[in-house]
Amino acid sequence: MVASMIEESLLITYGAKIKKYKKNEYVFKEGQKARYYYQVSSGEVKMNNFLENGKEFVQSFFNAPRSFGEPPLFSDILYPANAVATKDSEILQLEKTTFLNLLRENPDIHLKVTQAIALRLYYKAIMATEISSQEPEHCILRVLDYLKKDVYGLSGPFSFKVNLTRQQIAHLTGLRVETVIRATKSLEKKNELLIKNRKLYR
Amino acid sequence: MVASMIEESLLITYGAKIKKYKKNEYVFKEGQKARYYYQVSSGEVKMNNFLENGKEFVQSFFNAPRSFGEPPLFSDILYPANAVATKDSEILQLEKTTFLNLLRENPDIHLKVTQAIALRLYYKAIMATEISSQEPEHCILRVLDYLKKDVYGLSGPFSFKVNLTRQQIAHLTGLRVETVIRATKSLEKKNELLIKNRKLYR
DNA sequence: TGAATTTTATGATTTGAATCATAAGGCATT
DNA sequence: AATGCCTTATGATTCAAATCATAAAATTCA
Repeated sequence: MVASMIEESLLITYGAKIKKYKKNEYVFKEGQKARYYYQVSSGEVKMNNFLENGKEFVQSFFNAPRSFGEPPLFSDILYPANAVATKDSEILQLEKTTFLNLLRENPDIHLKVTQAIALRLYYKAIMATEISSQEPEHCILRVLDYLKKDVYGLSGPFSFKVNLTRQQIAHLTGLRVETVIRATKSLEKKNELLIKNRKLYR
Repeated sequence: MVASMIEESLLITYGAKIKKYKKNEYVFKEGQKARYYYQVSSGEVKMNNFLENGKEFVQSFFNAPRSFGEPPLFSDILYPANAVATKDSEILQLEKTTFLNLLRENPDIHLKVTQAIALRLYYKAIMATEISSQEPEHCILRVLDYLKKDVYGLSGPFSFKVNLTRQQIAHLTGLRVETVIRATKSLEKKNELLIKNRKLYR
């Protein structure tokens, strides 16, 4: 179910370079022009925004072998968010024009890229609905279910060990930590979540 | 700036049919499997969800010549929202497999489709941030600016006559009508909006 | 190992959008 | 022209999440 992205060897063939990023280092920033196609080789990247009030909103996390930041490569738009390494990471980067050539010359890969973007749009559509719904518990379950099913391909009850802190869930949902803590407890009571020494299972 | 979609003549060549929908008629419903590629020929379609409490959330409006509902054609996912004609409309529909063939045989068009999806993802990312921000005024301005710039390609101040009711804006932002009414008035005072006999200009 | 930071936790208070109530102005339909 | 529906409008009230405060547990890291 994880949209497997472009083979690293193929990217290298086309001249992609592996860049190393330290934890908390920026890959790109909101408002910049897109110059490269990025694909996580190791580590983890998050895309985020900082709101007026200084609060962080996390669009999504990206692990190997997922790509990120493609949309502005296709349209004449600027990055709508920052990309930051959340761990020491290695990221493949390929020049925009070379990337577009790669797609032109490899229709199957183009289709995979489209698939990956389509899946992210699907996720965003769901999250927009949930965030607008003003129902914290439901909203949290949706993020977790999305990760469980669409990202990690799991299905059994409580088979998904959530590797996110309450704070990270808060950033993904636009809620506050305290609200997430209280909501997850309430969800445990309702048997929607399992909490085993502080870790969430869904 | 409006991503021009696939030429109608080409779609017809590939066997697309024009279907007529009455106002308020459903094109597809949440949870269904995707069977067709859809492109508005005339009229207007909206995609929406109904929340637990019966409230409507509108993902987006689609006018000619925009396509909608593609993401589930690429992945093994179900429609995350309903598609409803908001006016009497004519909509081109093309079988999923034929559509995918069309893309394979026409790389330039595949690229255009990818562009259109990428642009929608960009919009969703921005809206998710805004909706999460809990700042109604800012959120409203963002929807309007998106429509003004990215959909209609306008740029002068107050050059965009907003053809949405306060209620429609509410549905797009997840706010309540009363909040939108109060927020737009406040925005007029701050010179961010113009209100000329009840119509909004941005 | 110990210090510093982050995470989880919980209670009290505030706040602002939702909700409720009501009404007038527009618009479409007959 | 009359009817009814939708939109805009505004004030009063409610309510739930944000905020504030505080602290213990866990993790990171020097």
